[in-house]
Amino acid sequence: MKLLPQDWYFRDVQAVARDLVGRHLKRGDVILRVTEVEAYCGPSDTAAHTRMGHTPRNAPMWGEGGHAYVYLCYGIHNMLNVVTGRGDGTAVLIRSAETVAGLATICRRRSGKTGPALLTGPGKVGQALDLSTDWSGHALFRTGGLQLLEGTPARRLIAGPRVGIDYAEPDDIRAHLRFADADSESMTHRRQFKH
DNA sequence: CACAGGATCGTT
DNA sequence: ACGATCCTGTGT
Repeated sequence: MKLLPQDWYFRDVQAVARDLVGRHLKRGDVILRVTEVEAYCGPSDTAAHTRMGHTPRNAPMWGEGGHAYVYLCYGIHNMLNVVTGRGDGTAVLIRSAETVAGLATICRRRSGKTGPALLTGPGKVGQALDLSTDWSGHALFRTGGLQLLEGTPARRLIAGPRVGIDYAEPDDIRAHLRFADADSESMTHRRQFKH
């Protein structure tokens, strides 16, 4: 399976977000197919971490596309984002996935859990890939560690509002910047999506 | 240095 | 509905 080249990420965050659904994340024997994502559109997006400008944590979001941005949420969950563009503070959050390979490893990392909700949620994806904030800034377009591969893009997408951003401005809360594979079962808050 | 709050999850 | 769990960003 082919790696996506770095210039694949050098596009508008929303275009990359839509194109990211169906792609594969590979680390060791584990391969996940991305089924749900959210676009965070830079400093003017009051839901984005870059809304406050440059900080040590969000530094990877201000760098070149193709790198991971991993941060700790609620002191527990390691959230994986894919940085897009070329230094414009944009990134795509990986929210849900399907198992392609490495089910036994994933199951072990997820405390023995399995079933349809195995990878529905950004914290679960981070756990399945055994990520920590040490991975923030990692290049996804090179062999080794964590990689983003061509995978099998979605035939149809559905879109809806982003989750867990009540602190943002109303227009940003309402914006349809969450995208999922319409033909997948693996997603969060299914009823908030529209066709 | 202290504080408030968070792009969540699993259980109650 | 709630607690876990800790780092981040802000203010003093």
